[in-house]
Parts: sequence; C-alpha cells; structure tokens
Amino acid sequence: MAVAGGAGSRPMRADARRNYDRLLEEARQAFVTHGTDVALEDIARSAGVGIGTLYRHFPDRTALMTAVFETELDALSVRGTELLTLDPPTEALRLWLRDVALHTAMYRGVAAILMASQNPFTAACRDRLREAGGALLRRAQEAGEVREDTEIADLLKLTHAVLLAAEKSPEDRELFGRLMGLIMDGLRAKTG
Amino acid sequence: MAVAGGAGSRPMRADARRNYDRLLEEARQAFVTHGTDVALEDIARSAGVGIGTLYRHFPDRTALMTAVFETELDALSVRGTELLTLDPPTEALRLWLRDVALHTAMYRGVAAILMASQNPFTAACRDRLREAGGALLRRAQEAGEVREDTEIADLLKLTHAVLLAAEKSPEDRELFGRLMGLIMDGLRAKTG
DNA sequence: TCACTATACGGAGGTGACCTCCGTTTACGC
DNA sequence: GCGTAAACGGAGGTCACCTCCGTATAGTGA
Repeated sequence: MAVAGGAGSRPMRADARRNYDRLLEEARQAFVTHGTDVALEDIARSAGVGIGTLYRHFPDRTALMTAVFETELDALSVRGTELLTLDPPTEALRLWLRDVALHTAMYRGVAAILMASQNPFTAACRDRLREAGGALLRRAQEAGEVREDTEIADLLKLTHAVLLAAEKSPEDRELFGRLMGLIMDGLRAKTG
Repeated sequence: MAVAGGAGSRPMRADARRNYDRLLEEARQAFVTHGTDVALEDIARSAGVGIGTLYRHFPDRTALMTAVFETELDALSVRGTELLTLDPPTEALRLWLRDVALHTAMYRGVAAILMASQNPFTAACRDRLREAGGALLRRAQEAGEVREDTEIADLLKLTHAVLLAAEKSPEDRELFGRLMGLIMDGLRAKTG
C-alpha cells in the first residue's frame, strides 16, 4: 500500500502528516487494548483531533485497520524471506503461519477483516501476505513435503479462519496450535 | 433447549404463543434473505408486533438466532443418527459435517455465533451438535480410520471456521469443499 | 355473563455509534 | 505579508439498539 503522501502526490501538509501519524498510533493502541470494534470517536479524541479529521484520513474502519496492520505486514514479509533458508521447508512454512497468527492476533478483529474479500484495502493486505507465503509454500512443495494441489490463498484463509476460532475461544489457549497441527498434517497427506 | 411454554411453566397465553411463532417464522425468512444482522425492528414489523414484544420473547439477537436454528439442529440430530449405519465411518462423518455446513450456511452469520462460547443460548446449540457429531467421530476412531487425538469440539470449531471463511468468499463456491478436504485428510493422518 | 388479575402488548424515547457537511483555520509558496 | 489550496473540527442527521411503563386482553372463577 502506498505510504500516505508518498510518491506521485505532493507531500502532505505538516499538520496533516502529524495528525495522520498520531491517529495511526492511537488506533494501534486502541485496537490492541479494546479490539477493532472500539469507537472511532474515542480514537480521534485520544489523538486530539476531530472525528472529521479521522474520516478524512481513513474513509472507513477497515482503512484504519489495514493501515495499522501494515507494520505487521512488513515484519511478516521480512520473516518470510528469512525463513526461506530454514530447513526443512515444511517447518519453515509452519513457523511462518504461526507468525502470521501471532501478528494478526495482536488486534482482535483483524482476522475477520482479512477474510473478507470485498474491500480494496484488505485486498492489498492479502496480496502482500500471499506474496510472502507463496514462496514458502512453493519451496515446501518442490521439496515434495507438501501436496501439490494446495494454494497459498487457501492456506491463508484457513489460517485466518482458525485464528478467528481461537479468538472466539479465548479460554482455550492451545486451540490454535491443535487446529493448525491438524491442518499441517493434512498438507503432508498424499494427494487423492 | 426447552420449548417455550413447555414442561414446567404453565402454557403461554394464546396471543403470546401466536406472536412467538410469527416472530420465529419472520426471523427465519429475514435471516435467510438478509443475513443475521438484519434490523430486529424490521422482523418485528413483518411479524406485525411491536419491538417490545420481540425483545420480551427473545432477549437478544443471539436468542432469536439460536431459536431459529433449533429446527436445523433437529434435522442434524436425526441425520447424525441415520449416518451411524453408513460405511465407511469416515465418509459418514464427512457427510454429516457437510450437512452441518449446509444447514448453517442457510443463515449468513450463524457460523460466527456458533463459534463464540459466552452466550448460554449458543452453548446449548453447540452441545446438541457435539452430541450428534461425537457419536460419528467415535465410530470413525474405533474403526481406526481417524486419529485418536481429535475431539468433536475441535472438529466442529474447525468446520464452523471454514464455513465462515467460505461465507466471506462467496465468489468461490468450491472453497468450503477444498478446505474441508484438507482437514479430512489431516484427520486420517497418523498421529505424531 | 361478568369482573378480576396475571400476562402480554406496543411504541415512544433515551442511548450510542456512524458518518457527512461546511464554515473556519492554517500551512506554505510566492 | 498575502492568497489560496489544504486541512481541521464538531454539530447534527441517521440508524439501530434496548428499556420502560401505561394500556390492552386472555383466561379464570364465581
């Protein structure tokens, strides 16, 4: 996703830039603390700006969520690249998916958003994840450790679905690990 | 779940019973047509009762959703019992889970509700599903077709999670089948 | 048939969040 | 400094939720 005020358009005015950054930071904290259905007016207030300013910078809640999530996407891209050198490839894939979960779970509600396909903001997020994860999956497939008929898009959807389930059963700390374990076993299974 | 006006308490007054039934029927149609986040006031209006009457019978949206879903639960229980005689047991289990998905997918939004553990109404729904599915899973395990370290609660959570993912990608009609296939393969995999 | 009362009805109105709109303010280039 | 494009901000319209309580009525017993 283009950095606000980035290439092409002229740079943002100083006050706009300042407000944008503060909103992003306050939103991050609010999402972590209260989940992503926190009232947007609260975020605007914490950032010391009017609600109109929030909506100018982020036209809807999803835009704000995905902007916050950009930082995690960067981390996950880097991590994905690192893991390309880890063996065995299936373990690298498994670790990366676990990291996807860890970074996503920071913000209760993001997993649900990432599964929905409509919004252009989330579409951009998903593309970045697929890029990073696709390489890891392909490597595991080429090593013959993972069945060929699986695509990264499906695997990410499954991961987010499981994450969502785990989010909704907070009392069961092991749930995510158990369910993902089942899935990883399915990945290794012979095709057909 | 106890039928309203059932054993114990005295029967409902005729007008109350009539309104209850109409509300349930209108809610069913509204949920199918518009999804479960339809405005409750619309349901009340279609049923020809005041909003207060709706809230008296169904204290919150979840109560209404689960009451509607009762019919499907009955069907799924019956189906579960039937399938206990089908071979191979894993196929019976697979078919039942597919039916769970079909009956749940009728009402966009129900899958999400069934995954949340807090509410007593949904807890009752989940218990019924577990009862029906538990027998099928146990049978498949005793036949040695499914790994022993899997529990019906996890399997249902996974099914609902996948269903939710499919709900959010309506353009991909095959998604549910693909993802569940992966999971069923994981179920068959050797433990450890 | 009538009157009595527990039960149920209904919708006005308070609450809270969303989002838009536009008059006011301000940063920045000249 | 001055002009203007860019940005601010919050009042207020909208919508759904949910409660509360005055009114209506089904069922009962005489």
